[in-house]
Amino acid sequence: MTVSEPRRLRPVASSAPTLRDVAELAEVSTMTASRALRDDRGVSAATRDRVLAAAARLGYLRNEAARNLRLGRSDGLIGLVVTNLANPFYSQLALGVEAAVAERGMRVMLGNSGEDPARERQLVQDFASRRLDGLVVVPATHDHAHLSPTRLRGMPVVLAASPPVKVDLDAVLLDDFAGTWEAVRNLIADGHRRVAFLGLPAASWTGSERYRGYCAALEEADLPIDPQLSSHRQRDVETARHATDALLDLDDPPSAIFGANNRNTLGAYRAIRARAATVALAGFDDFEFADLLEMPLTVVQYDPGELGRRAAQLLCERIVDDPPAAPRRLLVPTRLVSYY
Amino acid sequence: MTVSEPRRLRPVASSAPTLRDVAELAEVSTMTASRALRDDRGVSAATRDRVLAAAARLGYLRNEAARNLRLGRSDGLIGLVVTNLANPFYSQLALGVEAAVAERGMRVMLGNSGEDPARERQLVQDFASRRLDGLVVVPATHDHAHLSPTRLRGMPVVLAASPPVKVDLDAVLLDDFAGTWEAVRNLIADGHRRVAFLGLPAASWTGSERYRGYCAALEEADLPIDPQLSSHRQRDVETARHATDALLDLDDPPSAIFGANNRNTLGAYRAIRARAATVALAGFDDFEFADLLEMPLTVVQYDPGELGRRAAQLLCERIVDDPPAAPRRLLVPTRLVSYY
DNA sequence: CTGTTAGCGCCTTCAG
DNA sequence: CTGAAGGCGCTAACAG
Repeated sequence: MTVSEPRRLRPVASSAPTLRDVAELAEVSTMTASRALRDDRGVSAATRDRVLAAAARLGYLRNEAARNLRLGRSDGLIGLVVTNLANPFYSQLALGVEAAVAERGMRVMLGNSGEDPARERQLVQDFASRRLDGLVVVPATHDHAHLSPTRLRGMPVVLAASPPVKVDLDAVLLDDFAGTWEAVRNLIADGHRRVAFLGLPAASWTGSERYRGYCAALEEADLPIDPQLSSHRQRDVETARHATDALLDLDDPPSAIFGANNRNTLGAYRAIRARAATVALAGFDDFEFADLLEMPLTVVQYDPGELGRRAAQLLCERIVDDPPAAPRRLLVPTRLVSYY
Repeated sequence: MTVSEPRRLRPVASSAPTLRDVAELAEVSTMTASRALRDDRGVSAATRDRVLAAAARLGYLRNEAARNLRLGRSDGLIGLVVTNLANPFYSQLALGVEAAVAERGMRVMLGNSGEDPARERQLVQDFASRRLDGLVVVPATHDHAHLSPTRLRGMPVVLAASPPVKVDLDAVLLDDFAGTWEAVRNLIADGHRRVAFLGLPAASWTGSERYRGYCAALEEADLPIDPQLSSHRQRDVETARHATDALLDLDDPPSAIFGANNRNTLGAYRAIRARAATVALAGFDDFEFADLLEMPLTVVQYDPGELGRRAAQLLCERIVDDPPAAPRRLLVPTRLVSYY
């Protein structure tokens, strides 16, 4: 036997198979292979099947970097920047975004700013560098200059959970005002004349809107807004508890308390339980196991995922409908739920 | 005045400025501009400053697609596939991954499989197409064939919260066995002779490991494993409550109950509270406001973020140290915490 | 229905 | 220290 003549072969593909490898195996041009793999029209069924079979045999995976470079865009990838993924509010929001864009065959790249403005800018810039199709951002601060479309090669941006400041952007917000208004109104309807408010820092949109809702409900009922009954400095459950103790120690204590978020509500609950006071309690934010508390509680409930879905929806409209209308603002509704 | 001769200009850059625009403005070659922007050595300080200034003035953003195509990799982007981001366990895990890779200047692309195997495969393939540097996957099923490195052009994969099946992959797992063992042992040390177990489907790794821990603790104390005291069919709080009722209705009821997850523990809590039974309660999974319950509770606590951080760490080692050692398996420890 | 040509923007290689 | 060529893998635009 003679040694068989070693045929001339391209060096063993040490790296991934390319479109060209697929085309060679299917005995067509790269163009035809490309069309077949994209399911573009104008390829005969027989040819297409040959290409698909070749691709499958080689385990071909399209190189998205090359594709994106050629197309000049990322083709279906959007970015999401949240402040704190460990907070269920934001993780559910993220899931809402994910679900909404997945329905359209798109994907999400996630960034967590940790409420650090510098990190947020870095993430946004990175996303812009990657030529993503758009961004949903939960901003960490009131400074939104870096989110202006002009700074981002026209990449559309939608804000979530916070309204735009000095820049024209779509935004999806929770209806903090109406939710609080409704809940406080409800307490007043139950006969309460002195309703206390455990609030959030007024500098935050959420904080000021919820306080505004509280004030509106009081004004509507011609009740005075007693500064002694509002407190805005609580940072956690424990400080909220202390604030509640102070309220209950007043000469003319409140007969009802509204907590502007679940930390405040829970702090109030503990103070009330500890002294077995008879005070009605309501608050913004539902929480798991709220029905386990040993006293009636009314909460302002909402779906954080809805914020994400709506934001994604607005963004997708901007991405396809070009050029789009003026900045829009969507309010996600809340509803009152009572646990006994 | 004569009409000034229109100089020949490149058409107005309707799209984003490129490296070439920066180079022209800085009056250097694209190569020098590239080096300066990458902070590569071999560029004089003066030249570099000129390039940086030009880039800043143009609002230049590097095109990562072009860069990635040239480099043949994504340069610092990893993928994360989780089953359900709405579950705090996975969102905290995701945050751990994010934090760990962010420390190394890397980024995460997130996918949510919704426990759908088809969607998981799709996500993994998409990530492979994008030439990500690696993947952390929380698998939705026991079928891990599509995660094999050979299927993924050698892209490294690390599993989280579930061990690999028929494929060699690194994995980071919670120490379900030891956590349960310790907790049940603790109940036995308190004098309990009949300890019930509200379990999970035995087909899941977590379910079987926790049950194994329960059995080990009983065996160690020479206590019999009474099948009447184990139940594995609870799907939610309500069914766990029914299962507990059944346990408490036995002729020889348990004096202590261990819930294999917080749904089971909570269902048991409700049943016990409802009939004011005197039964000790312990369970796997901490939960927020666990201290609000009106009876003593001991929980097996752990940090889901640690799973993510460790997984990211293993992955990063695989990405840089090439070729790496054999598959590794890491156990994340748990600790016992009592609430009174 | 299929193929050829050209180039997206960047960086590696090799010369000055 | 700086620059000139060339090509990564893909697809739009134009033939045939």
